[in-house]
Order: sequence, then structure tokens, then C-alpha cells
Amino acid sequence: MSSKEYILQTAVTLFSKQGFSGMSMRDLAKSVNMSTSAVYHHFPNKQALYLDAVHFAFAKQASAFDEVWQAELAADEKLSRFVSCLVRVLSTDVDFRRLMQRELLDADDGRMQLLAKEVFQEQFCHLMAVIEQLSESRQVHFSALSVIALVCDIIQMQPLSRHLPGWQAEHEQLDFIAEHVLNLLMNGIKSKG
Amino acid sequence: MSSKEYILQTAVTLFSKQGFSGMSMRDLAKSVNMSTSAVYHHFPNKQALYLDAVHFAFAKQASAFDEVWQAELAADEKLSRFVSCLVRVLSTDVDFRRLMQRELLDADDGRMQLLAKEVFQEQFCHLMAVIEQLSESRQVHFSALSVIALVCDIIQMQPLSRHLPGWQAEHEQLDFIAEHVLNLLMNGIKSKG
DNA sequence: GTCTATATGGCGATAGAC
DNA sequence: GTCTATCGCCATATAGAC
Repeated sequence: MSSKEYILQTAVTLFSKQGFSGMSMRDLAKSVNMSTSAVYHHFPNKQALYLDAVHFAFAKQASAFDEVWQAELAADEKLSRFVSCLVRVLSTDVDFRRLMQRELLDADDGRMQLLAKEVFQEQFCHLMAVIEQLSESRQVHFSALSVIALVCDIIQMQPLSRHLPGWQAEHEQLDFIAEHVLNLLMNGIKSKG
Repeated sequence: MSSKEYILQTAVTLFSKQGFSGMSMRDLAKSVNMSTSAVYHHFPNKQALYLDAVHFAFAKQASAFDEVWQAELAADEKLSRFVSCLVRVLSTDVDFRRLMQRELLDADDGRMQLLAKEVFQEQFCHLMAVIEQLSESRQVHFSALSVIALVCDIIQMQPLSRHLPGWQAEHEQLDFIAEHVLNLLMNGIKSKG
């Protein structure tokens, strides 16, 4: 791996943990065993490094969903695979998830457009197509958004839900989350699940 | 309003917009038309001010749900009112919502416990009781978590979803969100909604 | 309780040698 | 491409007058 890639990878982790203003270029330099000047040789300034790091983290996940939308699968099977895949990606790549959450908080409208286009749009269109097959609703956009929102925030709230009554360790297992999210989506809250 | 309360109120807004390390004590002092020393007269350091501000913002919302859980209402009506109320609170008090999101990202386990106990626990118990009446599922904790997660992230993702295909302005109206979230919860994704 | 002035240190970023 | 040394600035926090 090149120095630049190594710096980027490390920056992704540090930015995701500490945010833009929380991470210092000195911290980063120390983490990659370089001087700050060496880091500045690869990136013109902190802002540009941050944008590169976000881009880098998001690009890594671009192909994670490639196997989900295979044509020969039934619509409900596609949805099931998407939910499982989303749960897995968000639970496994913690840096990616946290960086995305921070972008939702801090990004300006231009960065939101980038996030929409480069990270979400393709999967979102596939998801809407599947929902259109499964649902009688005209609010396909809203339903697709609900699927993603439900998965994201369940995982995001895990460190909190541990301290709420009724929590059990199995609630954090990937299969459990995927199964119960899917059950809620297909049958609503009333189901036996 | 006392100086201390005025500082706290202002700090809540600034912390929610810029995060802990992004907001400077000088910014805050300027915003309340004081010197930094005057601010330090009321709070021993930045960390303590931050914790006070979080506490302050969360306490403001403690009574927002008082009218939701009235005994004489049917269970599905209670759920409906809770969803509407949650949508309203999170959409109206943007500082509260953003501060909560930041806490989910940055808080250590002790602060998570505080957040669980002081902000969520009471409403969460009411919500679980209602779901227990409505549902045949044994996973009441998980269902309650799903309700909150769904509402939170739909609102959190609004600035992003604006740039995704199929978006319509009505998707951001409070009544629309509440109605469709409730429909999804009661009937799943297949419904006409 | 609020001010001015200041101590002390970390920050982003650059200069110039190798 | 990486280093050492440093600039200029802004950060948190404090001292002491009013």
C-alpha cells in the first residue's frame, strides 16, 4: 500500500472516531509514523484530506451490494438480501458508518448531493424497484427511505439500547437484526416474529 | 433568564451545530456578549459546560410526551400519538435532535447510561407496554427500538433524501411522516398507504 | 459577575535541507 | 518523499482589577 493510501486509511478511522475538528494533523502524522510535513506533501490541507478520506471510505463499499440485486431472484428475496447486506456492512465497517453519520450532521448541501449520488443512489433505485413490486403504496421513495433508516438507526442506537429495559445480547447479532427488520417490514409490528 | 441559563441555551445551539471540539469558548462568549472569563465564572471548564448543556437540552423535552400515554386511550391510538409526538419533537427542536445524534457518536458508556435513563427510559417503557398489547411478538424491546429508530433516522436523513430520486416536498411535512411511519408499523411495507 | 490582560500550549501550515 | 525547525494564530484557562 502506498503512503498516500495508508494515510487515507488511517485518516478515515481517526475522522470517524473524533470528527473533523477533533482530529489533529499531528495525531494523524503520529499514527502513520510520519512528520506532519510528510502528510502535507500528499494533501494540500486538512479539508482536502477529509474530503479524500470520505470519498475513500465510501468507495470501498460501492461493490458491497453487487450480489444483492440479481435478476433471477424474487422481489421479497431481493429485499431480504439487501437488508442482510446493509446490516452486515454497517455493523462490520464501523468507520464507514460513523463517517456517514457525521456527514449527515455536518455536510453542507453540496456534500449531501455527493453522498446521495456516490453512495446511495444506485442502491436506492434498486430498492425502490423491488418495493414497487412488493407494495401497493404510491410512496415508494418514502418506503425505501424507511428501510434504510430503520437499519441504520437500530445499529446506531446499539450502545444506547444496551441500557434500556428488555435488552438481550442476541439483539446485536447480525442475523437477529436482519430477520426482525425484515419481519417488521413485511408484516408490521403486530406479527409474531 | 439568568446569565447561566442564557449561556447554557446558547451553548446547546452551538454544540449541536459544531460539536464539542468545533465550538470554541470564544465563539460562545461572543454569542452571549460576554468575555470568556465571564463564561468561566459560571462553569469550571469546557467539558463541564458541555455536560451541563446536554443535560439542559434533554431536560427541556422530558415533559413533551406527558399527554401521549393517557390511560383511557386504546393501544393503537397511544402508539399513533407517540409517533406524532416524536416526529414533532425531533423536527421542531433541531438542537435537541442533533445533540442526541452527536451523543450517540461521541458519548462514552457512562454518558450512554445517563442518556438511556434520563431521556429514553420512561417513554421506552410506555412504548413497550403499548406494543405488548398490539403485538404477538416476544421481541418487545426490539420493536420499541425499531419505532424510535425509524422516526429518528427518517428525520435525520432528510437533507440527504432531498437528493434521492422520487423525493417530494410533502415527504418532509410532519403529518405525512407520522402517518406513513404509523402505516408501516401497523401494516408493513405492502400496504396501500 | 464582569472586565482586561496574559500565560501556556496545540493547531494548521510552510521553509528549506537531504 | 521525508525530515527538522519554525511561523502565526487560536485554543483553553487563569490572574487580578472593578
